[in-house]
Amino acid sequence: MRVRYNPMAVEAKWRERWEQAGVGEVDLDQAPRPFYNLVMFPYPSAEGLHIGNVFAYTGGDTYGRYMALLGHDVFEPMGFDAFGIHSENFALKMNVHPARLIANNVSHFREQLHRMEGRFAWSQAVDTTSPAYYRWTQWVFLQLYHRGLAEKKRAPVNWCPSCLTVLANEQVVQGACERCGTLVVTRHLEQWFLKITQYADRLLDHLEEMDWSPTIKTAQRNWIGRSAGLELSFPVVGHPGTAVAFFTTRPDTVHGASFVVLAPEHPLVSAITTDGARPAVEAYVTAALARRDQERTDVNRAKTGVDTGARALNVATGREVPIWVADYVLGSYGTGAIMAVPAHDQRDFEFANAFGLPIPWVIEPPGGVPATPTEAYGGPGTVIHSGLLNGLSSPDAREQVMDWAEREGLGQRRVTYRLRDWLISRQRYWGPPIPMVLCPTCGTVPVPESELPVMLPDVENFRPLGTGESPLASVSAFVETTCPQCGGPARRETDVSDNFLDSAWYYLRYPSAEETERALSPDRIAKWLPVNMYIGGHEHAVLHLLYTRFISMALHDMGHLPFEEPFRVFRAHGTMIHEGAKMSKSRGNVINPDELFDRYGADSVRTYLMFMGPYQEGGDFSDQGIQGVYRFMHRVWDLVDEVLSRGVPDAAPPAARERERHRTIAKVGSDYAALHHNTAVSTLMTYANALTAARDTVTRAELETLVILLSPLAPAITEELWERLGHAGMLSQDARWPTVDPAYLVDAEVEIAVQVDGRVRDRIVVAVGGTQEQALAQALERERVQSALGGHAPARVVYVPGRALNLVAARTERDPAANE
RNA sequence: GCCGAAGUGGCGGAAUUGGCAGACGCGCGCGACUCAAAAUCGCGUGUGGCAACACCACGUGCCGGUUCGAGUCCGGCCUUCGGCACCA
Repeated sequence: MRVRYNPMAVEAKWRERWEQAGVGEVDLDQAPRPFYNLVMFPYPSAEGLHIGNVFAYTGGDTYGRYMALLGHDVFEPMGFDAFGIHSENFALKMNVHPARLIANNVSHFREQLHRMEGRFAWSQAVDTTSPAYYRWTQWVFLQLYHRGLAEKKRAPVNWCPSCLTVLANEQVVQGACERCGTLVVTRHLEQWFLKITQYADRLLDHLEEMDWSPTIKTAQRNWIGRSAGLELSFPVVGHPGTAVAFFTTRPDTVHGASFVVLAPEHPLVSAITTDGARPAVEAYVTAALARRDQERTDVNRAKTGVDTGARALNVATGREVPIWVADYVLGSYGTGAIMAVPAHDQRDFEFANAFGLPIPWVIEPPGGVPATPTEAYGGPGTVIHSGLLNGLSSPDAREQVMDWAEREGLGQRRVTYRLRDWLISRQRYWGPPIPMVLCPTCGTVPVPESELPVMLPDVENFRPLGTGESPLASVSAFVETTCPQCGGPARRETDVSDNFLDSAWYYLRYPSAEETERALSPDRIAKWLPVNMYIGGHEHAVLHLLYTRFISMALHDMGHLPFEEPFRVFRAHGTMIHEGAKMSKSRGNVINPDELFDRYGADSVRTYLMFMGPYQEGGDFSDQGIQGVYRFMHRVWDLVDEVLSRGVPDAAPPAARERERHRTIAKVGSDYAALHHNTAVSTLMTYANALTAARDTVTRAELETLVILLSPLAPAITEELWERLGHAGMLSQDARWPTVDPAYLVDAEVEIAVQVDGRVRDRIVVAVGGTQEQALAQALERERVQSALGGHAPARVVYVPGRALNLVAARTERDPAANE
């Protein structure tokens, strides 16, 4: 009796069975072969699971299911990153309390994540907004505080006028708020920072050895922006004891420093400005500080600046040089001052040209100093006009100047970074309150761990105030407290923490999710971490992925973790596009996964998403393309169904087919392991086509191989076919990846190309392991080869076993035969 | 401007260490089934020289090079995407 493939019925049946059997759950304490397979958890939006989420999770899940078939105890947890500005902004827009909104979203997400057949360990799910979770987020903050890695300090910070809160540097993209696109402004506020800069070197150095997608490593290197050089001071003339310190990566050009530039916010500006210059300088500084960062740091803007009238002594040349104020020098980098070397720095060159300042050349480029320079020369060369340094190469001079400066006590070698400390205060409602108390007598006092969590109060008005304070500041029941140290009246910190802090440690919590008395179980940590495979999007290259590494290192240094780097392997998945463009509501090309599940079933959706293109590059979703995969599922079903209807032979397959079976197992396995899911699908299609062509003699071993190999992509249909093939246990629990017999991977004979002068002229079948002579003799018997040779004997023969035989007829200059 | 990734049929994309370019799928064409259509199945499908076969030439962004042989390696460009950017 034939049965038709009904994806809805099959998938509904197995979803239920899997849930009952707890497929996906592992014994976290006993599992003999632990494998932690992690995919970045979602932010549960109101729109529901995005097709991009389905794409990302299917890739990770396919990998996890493959690992499980290999016999690993795969732990694949899932959770919800539900705190943060994004959720809160949406709640404000809908005018619904975020707590209620999020609860709905989370339950919708859970449903969809079940629908997509993820093999998740739901018992360990986390929700960052639950007090049972954020209690420990606060605990993490306190650990950092006790370690001296959390500090409240006054600093110029990025303020988003639309989100009404400060942001971390990482959350400002080209001068605009990452969330809403509004241009940020600089405010001077007292805020909580986490000292990630203390880990800059380690964060950078470890990258070398890490097995991560190269794009992510590069992005992190760029972001950390390490540069090594010299910090040097020039004394200010007429101000004994005062010197301008600056950082330079080109100490070899110090003789060419013909002026000094201070940033407008530099503290020395007003102290050294001469009376005559003061009005102009003050006007300039005021105007510069009022300018938006976005505008001020625009590369294309013409250089502006004012002479302070003061002079500095170039300690290398002994000459006095003018000190200018200009806004192309940033107050936030290095010391906020530079020595300007206009001949060898394009920015200084432009500035010197604009204001008629001298441009002395001290490095001679390989082609000589140009007669009329139109731009600065920043490359290496020979040092000139620099006294004792003359004639040295610029790298040698660089070292000598640094040695000299250190010896003379004029400066020291220094390393600077682009990376800034991580600002985690948010003047918002929807996050974990920062667990600190401000006491008039004791100052800033941490909340004792025993009093955690500091509960986020349920308030009606969660709207941000815009005063620089969180909405919590107006909740007196929350604010008013007693000092944990002296017992006197005190106020709570009212800012909440950045939601990237929530996600900076969630992967540590999963294995210990049920722990109520501590954040982490050391045994579980030791057993499951670091994560074996982590998959996520490129967009988190310098946010989540950098913060996470920092938190992990810090917790390691405090003795909470036995490792520094949390993710052994990280792979970034690509981005899905549709109709040639990124999906967006305004474009109207958004794909709704629920509709696809309803029309084709999750098995086909999963398999198509993986077939669409290379997982790590993404792909273009085609409405027609998915039909092809849907047809493929039907073909697989019909093949098994047809053979079942007349009885499945247990005989061994013929040798040629057995060879193909083993090759398919090997190829699909290596593809899954490398996340090359697209080629795994095409190999499976080829195999299914071959079995269909041989349907009359197809055997049990072949059908079961096809079913198991396909199961990581299409779990339900394969589970059903497995059952129909007579197995009592579930494929996803009991089945094992079939073993490959390497003997089958080599043929006795192989067809190779016969080339004449590099052009394929014929093909011959030769014995594997045969000699060049044998192959040549065979090839020369062929008419086509003879005619291509044009009657000549080959002048040279190149034989690549198993690949090609190339006969060189043409006499080339290098060919000794040509010299006859 | 600097750094990184990538350019292959009408389309998505395959192709160990340099060794038969275009697997697999979509689309398209022809055929079978059908009163007809849809669905399904079979065959064909890089371009040109022919309407077709045989055969030949050309063909992996562009120019040049190395090699018996280059999608793959080297040099110089062009384009697209991503990261960084008055960071001294």
